Amino acid sequence: MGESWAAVACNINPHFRNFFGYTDAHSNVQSSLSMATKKSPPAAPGSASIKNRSATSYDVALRAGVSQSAVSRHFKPGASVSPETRARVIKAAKELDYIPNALARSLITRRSNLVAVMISNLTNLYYPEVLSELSQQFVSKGMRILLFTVPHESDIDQTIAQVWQYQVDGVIAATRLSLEHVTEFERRGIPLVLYNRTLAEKSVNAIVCDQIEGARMLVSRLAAAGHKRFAIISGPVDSVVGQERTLGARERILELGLREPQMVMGQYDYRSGVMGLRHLMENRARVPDAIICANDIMAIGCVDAARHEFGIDVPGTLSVAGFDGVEPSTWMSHPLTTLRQPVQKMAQAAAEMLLSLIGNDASSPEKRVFSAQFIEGGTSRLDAPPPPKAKKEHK
Amino acid sequence: MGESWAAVACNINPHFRNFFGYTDAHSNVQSSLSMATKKSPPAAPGSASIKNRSATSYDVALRAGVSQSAVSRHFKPGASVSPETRARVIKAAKELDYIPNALARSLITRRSNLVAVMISNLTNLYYPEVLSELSQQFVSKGMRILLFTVPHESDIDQTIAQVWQYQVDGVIAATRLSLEHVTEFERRGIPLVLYNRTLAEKSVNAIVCDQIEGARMLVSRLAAAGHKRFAIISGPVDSVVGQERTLGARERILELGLREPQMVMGQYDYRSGVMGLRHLMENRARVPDAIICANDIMAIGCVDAARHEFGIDVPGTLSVAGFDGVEPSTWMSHPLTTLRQPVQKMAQAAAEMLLSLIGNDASSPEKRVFSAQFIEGGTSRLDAPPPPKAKKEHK
DNA sequence: ATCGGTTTTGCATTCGAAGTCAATTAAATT
DNA sequence: AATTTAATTGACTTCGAATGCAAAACCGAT
Repeated sequence: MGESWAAVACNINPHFRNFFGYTDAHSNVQSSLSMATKKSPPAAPGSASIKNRSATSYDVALRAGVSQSAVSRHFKPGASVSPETRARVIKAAKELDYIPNALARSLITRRSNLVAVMISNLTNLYYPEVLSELSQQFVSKGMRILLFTVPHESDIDQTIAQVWQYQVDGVIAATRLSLEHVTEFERRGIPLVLYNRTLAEKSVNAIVCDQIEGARMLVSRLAAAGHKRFAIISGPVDSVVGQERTLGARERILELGLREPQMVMGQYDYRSGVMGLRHLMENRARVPDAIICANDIMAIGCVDAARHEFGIDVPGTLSVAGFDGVEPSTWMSHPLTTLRQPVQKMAQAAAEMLLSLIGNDASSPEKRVFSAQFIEGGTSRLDAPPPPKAKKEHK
Repeated sequence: MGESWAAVACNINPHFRNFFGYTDAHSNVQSSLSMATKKSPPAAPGSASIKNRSATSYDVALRAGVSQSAVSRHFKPGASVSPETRARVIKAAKELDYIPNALARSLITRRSNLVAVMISNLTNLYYPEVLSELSQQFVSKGMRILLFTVPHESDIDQTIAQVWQYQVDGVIAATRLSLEHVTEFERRGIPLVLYNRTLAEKSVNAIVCDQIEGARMLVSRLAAAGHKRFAIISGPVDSVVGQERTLGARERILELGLREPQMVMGQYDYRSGVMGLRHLMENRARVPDAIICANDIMAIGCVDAARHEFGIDVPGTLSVAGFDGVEPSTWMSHPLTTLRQPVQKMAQAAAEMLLSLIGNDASSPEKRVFSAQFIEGGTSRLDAPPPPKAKKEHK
C-alpha cells in the first residue's frame, strides 16, 4: 500500500517527463479544444472531420440525424431501436468510419475488457506457449490482453501499480506475488488468478499443475527401472514450481530408501543444464545414473552435455528427465522423458476462471489442480527392469 | 472496412448486462469517501458487499481540502503547486490508496500510452524473443503493450478494428498487412511500424533484416566449400520473409551456375523440416548436399531427420543451414549454421522509431535495414575446400 | 496600506460513450 | 375514433482526470 503509492508517485513522473513532453500534449489539446468548442454548436456539420481526429458518436448522430443516445444504443444488444434508425446509424457510421472509443466506454461502464497478463520471463520457452493459449482464449471471449513482463523481481511493485492504473478487469499472474500483493488485489476488488503459483499463507484462485505428484511419479518410474543414484538439477530458489519439483523428487527418492540425491542449482536455461552436468561429473565417485532436471531446457542441456562433452550414453548409462513438455522436448535429437503440463487445458481453465470471477465478485477462492502427463521419451531407461543387482552397482 | 465495421458492431455486445453501480449519483463522492475513511471494511459479509469503487481524484481532493485540479496538477511535473498543498495531496492520496485512472486520463489527453503489438504466431519461437525485447523497451519508456495475436489471416480485420477501438498511440506489426490496412492506419493517424515486413506497393516505416543479402551470403559460403547440389525448404507462401530467403538463395545458386535447387515448402515448424528432408530423399538421383531451410526450427528438424531417420552424417555428407539464430540453434546437439537476426537491436530500433513517430506525426516513412550475422555453426561443412570432385558425386 | 507582479488555486469545461428518464410516437385494443 | 399500451427517442447526466481561465493569495516595493 505504502509501496504501491510510492510506486505510482514515482512512476508517473517519468512518463510525463520526456517523450510526449507536455509541449506536444499542449498544442494538441489546445487545437482539439478550439475545434471542439467551435463544433459544439453544431454549426459546421457539412464536411466531416477536416481535422484528423476520428469520428465520435456525436458525429455519427449528426450525420444520421438522430441523437447520440441512439447511436450508442444501436450497439447494445437488447436495446430497442427501430430498423429505420438502425439503418441510418449504420450508414452514417460506415460513411464516417466510426469506431467506438473503447476507453470512453470503459470509463462509464467500468468494464475495460482488458486483462492483464503478468509473466516473468518470456524467454523461458514455456511461457510463450502459455501466453499464446491465453491470448486465444481471451480474444475469443472479447477481452484484450495487456502484457506485463516483469524482468526483475524488484520491478514487481511498479508493474502492479501500472496494472491498477489501467483498470483491468482481471489479472492472470504467472509471476511471483507476495501475500501483500495478493491482498491488495483483493482489497481493490480486482479478480486475480495465479498460474502455476500459489500462496502458502492464503488461499487464492489458482490454476496449477501438481508438481509434487509429477516429481514423485517420475522418480518411481525411474527407480522401478533400477536407477539408484539420483541427482537433481533444480530451478532457481525463488521458483516455487521448481522447488516443488525438486522437493517432491527428493522426498520420493528418500522414501524409496535410495541415497540422498546430489543437488545442483540451475536457472532454467540450457547453460544451467550443461553446467549442472559438469558439476555432477566432477566427483567421479558419485556419478549419478539418473538426473532429474527442474525443466526441459535444462534437461536438454544436460543430455547434450552428457553426449557431446562427456561421451556418455543417454539413456544407456545415464537417464535424464525434465519437466514441462515444451516443444523442443519432442525433438528426435533428445526426445525427453518429461512431465508434460496440459498447457492448453490450464490456460483455458485460467481464462474461464478469471472470466467467471469478473462476472460476480463474491466467490470463494478456488484452486484447480491438473496432473502432468508422463512422457516416456527416450532419454531415460524405463522399460528394462534392473539387471540382477550385482556387479554393476558400484562400478 | 465494411468488415471492420461489422467486426466492431458484433464485438461489443457481450458486456453490459450485469453492470450498473449507479445506486446514488449525488452522494457518490461522499460514499466513496466515507468508505475510504473507514478503510477496508469488508462490509456486511453476508450480503453482497457494497461497491467499493476505488478513490478518485475528487476523493483525494476532498480529503486534502483542496480542489480536484490541485490533485491532478500535483502529478504534473512542471506544474505550480505549493509545497504545502503537495504534501497534503500526497498524504490524502496515500491514505486513500489513490491510483489515477489511466483510462480517464487517456480520454482527455488523447494519449493512451498503449502500444499495440500484433504478432501472428507466438509459437514460432522467434517471436517470443522479439516480444520480450519489445516489452522491455516499451515498458522502460512508460508505454504498455496491448497484445494481439492473430491466429488466422482471416482474423486480421477484426483484430485491427480492436486496435483502433483502444486508441493505441502506435502499433508494431509483425503480421502480414495489406496495403489497405496500412493506408487505413495512415488515414487515422496511427503510427505504424512494421517488423520484418514491408509493403511492395508503398513505403512504410519498417524495421527489417536483409534476408536476401543473408541468403546470398549463405549460399556463397556453402558454394565456396564445394557444395553443388542445393535444396531449399521454404517457408509458407504468405511469409514475405520466407520468400525473400528462398528467392535470395535460389538467385545466388543460379548465379553461381549451379543446378536449379529443389524446393519443398514448409510451415516453419519442426515437422516441416523432417517432412521436407524425407521428401528430398525420395528422389535418390537428386540427393542434395546442402539444404537451406527458411528458418532454424525447420533446419533443426531437417538435421534431426537426417541423422536419426536416414543416418546421414551432418555436416559430413550433408550440410544444413537455417535462418534466425533462435536459442535452440545454439544447442550442442545441432549447432546450426544460420543467419542470426540482431533481435535486440531490431526491437530497440522498432520501439525507438515508433516513439519518435508518436511525438510528431509529420515524417516521411523510414526503413531501417539490419544485416544478419553469419553463424558458422556445425551443421555445415564450410572450411574444407571441395575434395577433388570424383567418386562420391553420384553415389 | 497600496499597487504591480507572481504564484497558487478553484471553477467550469472537456474528452466520448452509455445509461436515465421523461416525452413522443406507433401500435393495439375496445 | 378514442384510448391504453408498448416501442422509440432525445435531452441530460455520468465516469475520472486534465486544463484554460480568472479569481485569490502572496510578495516585495513604494
